[in-house]
Amino acid sequence: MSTRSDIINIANELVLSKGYNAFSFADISKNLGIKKASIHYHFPSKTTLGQALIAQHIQEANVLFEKNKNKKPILRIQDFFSIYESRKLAGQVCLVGSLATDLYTMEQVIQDDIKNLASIILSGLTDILEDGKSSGDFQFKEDPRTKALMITTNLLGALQVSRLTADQDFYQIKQTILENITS
Amino acid sequence: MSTRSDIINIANELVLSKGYNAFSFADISKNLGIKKASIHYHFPSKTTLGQALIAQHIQEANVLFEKNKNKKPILRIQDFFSIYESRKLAGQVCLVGSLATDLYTMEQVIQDDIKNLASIILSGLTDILEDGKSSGDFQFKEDPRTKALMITTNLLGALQVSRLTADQDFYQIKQTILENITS
DNA sequence: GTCTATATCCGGATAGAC
DNA sequence: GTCTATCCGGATATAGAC
Repeated sequence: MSTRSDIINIANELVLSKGYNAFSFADISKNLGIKKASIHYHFPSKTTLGQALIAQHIQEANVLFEKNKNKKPILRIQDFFSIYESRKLAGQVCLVGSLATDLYTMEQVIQDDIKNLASIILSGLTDILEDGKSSGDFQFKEDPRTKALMITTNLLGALQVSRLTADQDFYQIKQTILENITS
Repeated sequence: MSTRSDIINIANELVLSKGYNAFSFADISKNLGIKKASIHYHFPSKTTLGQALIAQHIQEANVLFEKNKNKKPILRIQDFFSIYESRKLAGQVCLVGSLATDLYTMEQVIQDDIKNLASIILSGLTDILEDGKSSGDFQFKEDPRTKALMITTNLLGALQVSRLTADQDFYQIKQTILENITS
């Protein structure tokens, strides 16, 4: 689309594959075919690029949670899971996990942004679980926020651990979560 | 004890706090009071230091799983959980999670080592769960390896996510796991 | 075993021409 | 909006004296 969005998309790919501290303006430069200095025209610093990247994830999360508010809880949670599944297919981890391990190496503004993203994801999933429990579509005994914590940490961890054990373990975990709340 | 082990311990602290790519020989130098070049006498490269660090975790994991093989499953799993709890108290994440996000930036030998560590942790926890299920101390319907996957990803994710949401969320997750298998 | 000194490379960032 | 050229700091790593 625009150079600006191209930069964000490449940065996104790199952060989810290799981590925030391992990706450089030179990497983006090679992938995009413009010089390092040109990237600074769009993003004065690595921090501002990182913030734009997180902002895009926040935007996408809000769209995801809003777009099918009236659909059935099972559909909404499958949509949520499909995000993680597409990360797995690309060999990537999720942004929250990637940035959480590097958190204390980043500037405060970016730390705040990533906390904000985590909070949006957690409360969006909490809502889905709450609705599903009320409607009888989901069964679980924990309170919805706690259950949302269990599920997000499972998925986030599954993306990371399955890099080390076996790709199939990711799908095993995803399947087990679903079975546990729908049986 | 020895300079060598001092270096490993400081590196350990730094990797668990800031990540592998964010820590440097200069950081260790400052903390330990010897010059950068002296560190290279003990570890020719960052990779060899990383390998020694992982080897220490493997050693500790083996000790943990061996030392109380004859104790009750509930005690053994509490011992396992206490490792993660001490990480939380120090504001750290677990090594497997920290290195998994950076995995594809590291040399192959180190990737192999970390996979080995993950496998040891997973099978050690699987054994505990298997024994606990047989003895009737634990109740869960998944097969033991799958349950071990669910629990390790919960704990690993809890250390990361609770940096962003609230420290208390870590303990909430830990408690919920325990209640779910012992009720 | 630790030091000083240095090599080499790569990171983010800026100035100014086009 | 992209380029060339350059700066500066920090990274891993090596050589050789003590």
